[in-house]
Amino acid sequence: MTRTTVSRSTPTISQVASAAGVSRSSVSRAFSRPELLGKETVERILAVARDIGYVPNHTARALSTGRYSNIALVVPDVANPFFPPIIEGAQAEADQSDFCVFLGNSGESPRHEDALLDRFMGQVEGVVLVSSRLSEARIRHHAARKPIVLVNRDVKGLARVLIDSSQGVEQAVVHLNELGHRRIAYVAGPAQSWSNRQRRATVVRVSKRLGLAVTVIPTPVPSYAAGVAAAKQIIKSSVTAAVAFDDLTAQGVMAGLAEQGLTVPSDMSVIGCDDVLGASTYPAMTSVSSRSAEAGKAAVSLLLDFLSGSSLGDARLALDTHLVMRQTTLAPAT
Amino acid sequence: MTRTTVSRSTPTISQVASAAGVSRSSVSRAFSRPELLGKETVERILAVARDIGYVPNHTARALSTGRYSNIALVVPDVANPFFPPIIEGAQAEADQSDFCVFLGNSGESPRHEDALLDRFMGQVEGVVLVSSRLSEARIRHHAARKPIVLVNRDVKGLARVLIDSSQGVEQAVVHLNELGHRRIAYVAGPAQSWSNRQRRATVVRVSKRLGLAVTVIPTPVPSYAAGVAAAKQIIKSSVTAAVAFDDLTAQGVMAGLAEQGLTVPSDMSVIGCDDVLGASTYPAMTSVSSRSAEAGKAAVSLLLDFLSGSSLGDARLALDTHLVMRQTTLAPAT
DNA sequence: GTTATCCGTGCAACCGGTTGCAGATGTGGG
DNA sequence: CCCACATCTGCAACCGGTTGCACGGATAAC
Repeated sequence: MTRTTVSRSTPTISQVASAAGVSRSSVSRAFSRPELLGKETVERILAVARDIGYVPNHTARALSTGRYSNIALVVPDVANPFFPPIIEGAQAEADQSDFCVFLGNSGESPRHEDALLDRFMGQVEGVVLVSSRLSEARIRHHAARKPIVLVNRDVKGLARVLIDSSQGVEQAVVHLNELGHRRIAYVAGPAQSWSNRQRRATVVRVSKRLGLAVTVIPTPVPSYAAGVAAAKQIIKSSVTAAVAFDDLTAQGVMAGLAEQGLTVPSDMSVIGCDDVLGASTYPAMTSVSSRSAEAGKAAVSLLLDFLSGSSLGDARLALDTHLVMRQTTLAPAT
Repeated sequence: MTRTTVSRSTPTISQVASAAGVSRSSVSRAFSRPELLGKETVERILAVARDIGYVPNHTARALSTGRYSNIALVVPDVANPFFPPIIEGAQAEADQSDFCVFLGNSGESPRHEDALLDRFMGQVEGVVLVSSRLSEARIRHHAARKPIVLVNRDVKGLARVLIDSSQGVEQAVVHLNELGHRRIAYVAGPAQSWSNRQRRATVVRVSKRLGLAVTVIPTPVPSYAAGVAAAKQIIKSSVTAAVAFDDLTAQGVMAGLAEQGLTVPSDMSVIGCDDVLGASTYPAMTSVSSRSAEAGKAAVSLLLDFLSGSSLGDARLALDTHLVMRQTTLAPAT
């Protein structure tokens, strides 16, 4: 078990103590509560520590204080472009407070999500659960052990930040109406998804208000392929515009339409949601922006606030959205 | 500082011990080395533990053993679609060994990358550095404290896994040649990037061998916008096909060409690299697949092997790539 | 000059596990 | 029947910090 040591011996607090001629407590205080020590004592200790190359052992500190300075962030699928911005936002906020973040990738599996949480629980102060696939009961179970903030999941009594697409989707429908569209389609996402229910309801509600006819096209799971398949039904339903559950589906719709000889936006307008592909496609897609990075940031901020004792822990933060107009919408032909 | 406690008292090993009528050591062994204990003793302890809801404290264990079962994974930018697959692969491999992974997002900043590493070092057994923006000296500095595996960075003496695009890019050029293209362009990436140098060299080398004329179009930073800008030069250089440094740039090129009234693939063939957008665009893009997930997986695997004492730690693993043909290439018009 | 107060530091217990060593018990061989 | 040996379990020290408490000296108040 030699493990090819490189010189991997970290100096401990005791070594600093004896080198500086003080007790271990003083060294500890020099780092964590210097105001309790004499000014020059602190300086001397710090100097010695620097010489030796001492750096406080995070783990030991965590063990005795219970302050881990770690949080866990669990997402269903890192590779789904919806999540990276959330991760990025969360990271940035954690960095501000010198917190480290564990990332968990549940692979859309509740069982795996559970396992990850169990593994993390022992070394974090709190958890951010993004689009959790867990049952409400399991979420509550975990929330009983550590502070949890939910993103895109609405469980009463728990802290949560929700991306509220209703405004953005409303703008989308209004936009289509103003362009002159009278019959539109909504290409739905997963039936049990909170976001999907909200988006669908908004499309229907606003359309009704404006007197537009709406066709809902169901989709088992949101994906490029689902979008391609949906395109045929879109054509059949003789609408002139479509709003899709997410950008990936929208992109699939565009491909499917093209296969049938229709081009976007001249023959059909298409609007996506989440704005994750946005500027990286051609034609650049009009989409409802989700501000996901802010959601991640807000979630961590909420968690950290709670840990430092301020907030109450059952906050419900709704982030608004808006339509980003690009090049996939146009007035209907004729 | 009441912190609204929820009942957040984790049972300790001592509680299990007294509840089961054994010593703390036995409880410890029941979990970590059950073969040292009598069969029914283990069962009894485990049963009691389950009742009480005991779960070994990760941190305490790490402190006394030095085995943290944590690794750090640092990437330049989570939101860049090239990285999530790597993260995913790394995660999956770590999961297999019950390792937790800290994720660090350096934001392309070497200073930040340094800071993250310092913060992680105290609680991980090793580090995977993806496309590190650090100087070689800094990397070596960190490598002296903990085992490090590099991804997409070639530093002698350190373990590294490299995505070797030469084969895939060669296939791309050969493919274009077979379609009948005689003049092609390479839209370059960052000059200092190892990947870019390799890709560019391959395009030039293979073109020369096949007798194709090659125009290299420089780009400050790879992005959609850079691709759009490059499109004009592509047209000016009267080539019939272009290979781009990455998919994002390729997508920009396609948009730029469209702005000028050219459509892909009938007027111009375009090939991307990394295959991150691949199937989610229209037309579906022909691209050189990077197998990034495997790179992440391999890096963690290498690290874990090293930690368990087997490998030597200066491995150099090159992952090959291949062309994925989709719909953005065609024989040149006339 | 004596006593109350404050400041700076050290002692020792503690966080929750792990592990080398030794003692207790039981089994088989001579 | 006794001894050697294997098996199971407990004792106590240790991992590297933190922190309540007490103590000694200096300063201020009287």
